[in-house]
Amino acid sequence: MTGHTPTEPNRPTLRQVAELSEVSLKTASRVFNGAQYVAPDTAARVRAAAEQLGFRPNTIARELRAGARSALVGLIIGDVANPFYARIARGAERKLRAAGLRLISASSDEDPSLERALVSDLLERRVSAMLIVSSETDHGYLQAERSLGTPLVFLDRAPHDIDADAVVLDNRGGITDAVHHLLRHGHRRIAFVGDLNRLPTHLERVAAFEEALAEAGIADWNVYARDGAHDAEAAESEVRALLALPRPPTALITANNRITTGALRALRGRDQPPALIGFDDFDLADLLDVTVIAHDPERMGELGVELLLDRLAGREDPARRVLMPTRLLPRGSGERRAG
Amino acid sequence: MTGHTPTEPNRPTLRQVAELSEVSLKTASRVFNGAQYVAPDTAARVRAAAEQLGFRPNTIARELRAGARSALVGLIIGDVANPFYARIARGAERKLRAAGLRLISASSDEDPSLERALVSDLLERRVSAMLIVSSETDHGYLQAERSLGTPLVFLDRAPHDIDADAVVLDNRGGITDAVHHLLRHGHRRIAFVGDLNRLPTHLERVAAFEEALAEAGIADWNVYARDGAHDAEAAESEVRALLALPRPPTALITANNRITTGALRALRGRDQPPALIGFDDFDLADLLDVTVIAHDPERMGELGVELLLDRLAGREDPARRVLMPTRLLPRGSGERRAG
DNA sequence: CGACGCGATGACAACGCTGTCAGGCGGCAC
DNA sequence: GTGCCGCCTGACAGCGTTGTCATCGCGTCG
Repeated sequence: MTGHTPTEPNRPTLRQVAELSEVSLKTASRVFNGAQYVAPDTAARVRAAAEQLGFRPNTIARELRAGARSALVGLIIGDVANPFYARIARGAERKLRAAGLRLISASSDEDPSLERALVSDLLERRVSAMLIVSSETDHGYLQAERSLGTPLVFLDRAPHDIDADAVVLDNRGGITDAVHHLLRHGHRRIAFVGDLNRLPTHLERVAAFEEALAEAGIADWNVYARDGAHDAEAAESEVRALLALPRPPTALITANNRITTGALRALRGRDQPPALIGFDDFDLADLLDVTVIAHDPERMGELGVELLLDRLAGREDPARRVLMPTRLLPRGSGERRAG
Repeated sequence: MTGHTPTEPNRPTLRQVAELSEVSLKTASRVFNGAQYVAPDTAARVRAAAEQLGFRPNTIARELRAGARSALVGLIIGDVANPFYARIARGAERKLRAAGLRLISASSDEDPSLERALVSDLLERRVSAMLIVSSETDHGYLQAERSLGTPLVFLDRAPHDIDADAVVLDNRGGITDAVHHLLRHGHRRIAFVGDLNRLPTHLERVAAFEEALAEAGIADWNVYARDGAHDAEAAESEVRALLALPRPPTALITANNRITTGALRALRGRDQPPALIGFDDFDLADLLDVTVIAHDPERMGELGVELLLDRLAGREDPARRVLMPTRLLPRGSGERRAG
């Protein structure tokens, strides 16, 4: 259908530039590669021809010729429209550009099979390296790539069944801080509204939640623990359900920015709202007086790139795992005392 | 430095697969292209060899061979971390994937010279098409590309000095609605807090603001018109300054999501806040009762892709300009009456 | 039984570019 | 005059892949 012989005005090649300026292909090539040993007027003639034809060097051909991997680095995230991911991308992009590399990112919708397809696609494009926020639970299928030399860095969620670098948050620390904070304000019935339960971040957060409560002598921690709240809507109804219990929780911990949003909607207009601490800082949290467990997604992207650049530079360490700190930011919602 | 002869375990080529499975290069090639006329057991042998070696087809080589443009489509935005842009990217990505294309986006920081560099880079990578939210005022330099056949679609900001497709918002309509809304609520001293004044969107919005006020008999519209508020911080201090005037405005119109955020911070805690209408809807506007001029950035990305696909399919129309509607969403802040 | 068709395979060139190597030419030293 | 060096240029191959064309063996049909 579209496979016909191209009659469209095709983009000029270096060969055409060479012909027009009456030099060899190689000499024209030299002009665009800052090679020494080209006579000034030859160079000028070539440049003029290039200008006239609208020539642009073909990166595809250059990269193939060089045999090198492309200057592209892949990033797989759940969804660019989620500010958490967008900020990771931002940090990564900035740091990569400084190293002369380019980011190509793709959203997986947290769908493992789509994720795999995206990974394949990027690898076939010969990206120099991959950054990945994975929704997959088993990463064995990537081991082959690692041993073939493609640096692979996991962000936010630790890899499983594979030896690869990772940058992860101090999930335990963050949740433990939040629980202690709430306990100090007199809460005993604390709810946890979690994300998809297959995610390692979720598991870590729940585990820390349980431990911190158990340590405080609260054994039935799971009475108020929920998961599977994938988006704000689900979280909102989950929270409504919690608050409708005969003995509702007096405090909530929400496991990420979308869940926090849902919870805020559920709490809206209530005269005795429970305390609330959300994982992830977000844009207008200050105006809404929302206490959060904050961290720095841009920095996560940057650190991921640093790991990756080390590998590209030939570093052969065993896999490293960078732990990023979280910080409790009290803004009001987390300081409400138990009814 | 890194240019040494690769001693690393190199990724296997199709040739190596062919050798291992004792068939010709071409036959191996056929196996990975779903070609008919390959004996089942030959195909199986080739696949086994590929599996064993960890072979992946090389998209770079394929695209070069095909002579076609790459399956990549470029998108230039100001900043992925801004939800407005991130949502455009999301919409574009989804629509492109459905067409078998891939998005590669880059942030320009609204810097025209960086924008040019990014455009060059993407074109040299032979992207099939470009989507661009441009910070540049003159796009003549892209005319050559257009005539060489690269579809070029401008998003949000109309192109200048070039014949290219565009998807833009009904800026006039949105601002006019907002002004009328405020006038109906009794306001006469209405401020406008604008973006960088070189942006066409800004100019359109200011012009509509002026006209609507003039029509209502308010001639000194520019007493409360400000621009250059590039980020939330600048907007915040701009708004503080406005409110400190002897006869402060009783209503504000803020020109985009970041400016609205800044204004909200400036208004925080005031007992007689001015009315506020913000351009762009944003995530928690409902919880903050912020009246906005809403529109659909995902849709903008999608429409841009539709235009681009039409061009790729050979459509030769003169340039089209798609106008996207805006909608005033009353949530409280825009309904406060004049002091 | 010869001609023919079809399934299956392979040799070769080329996509656009650059690294390698091999000149040619002018000037300078001996 | 001869040799050499330094500047400038070009021929050629090959990066990994696939389209084109050719070939070969086997079954079928008249």
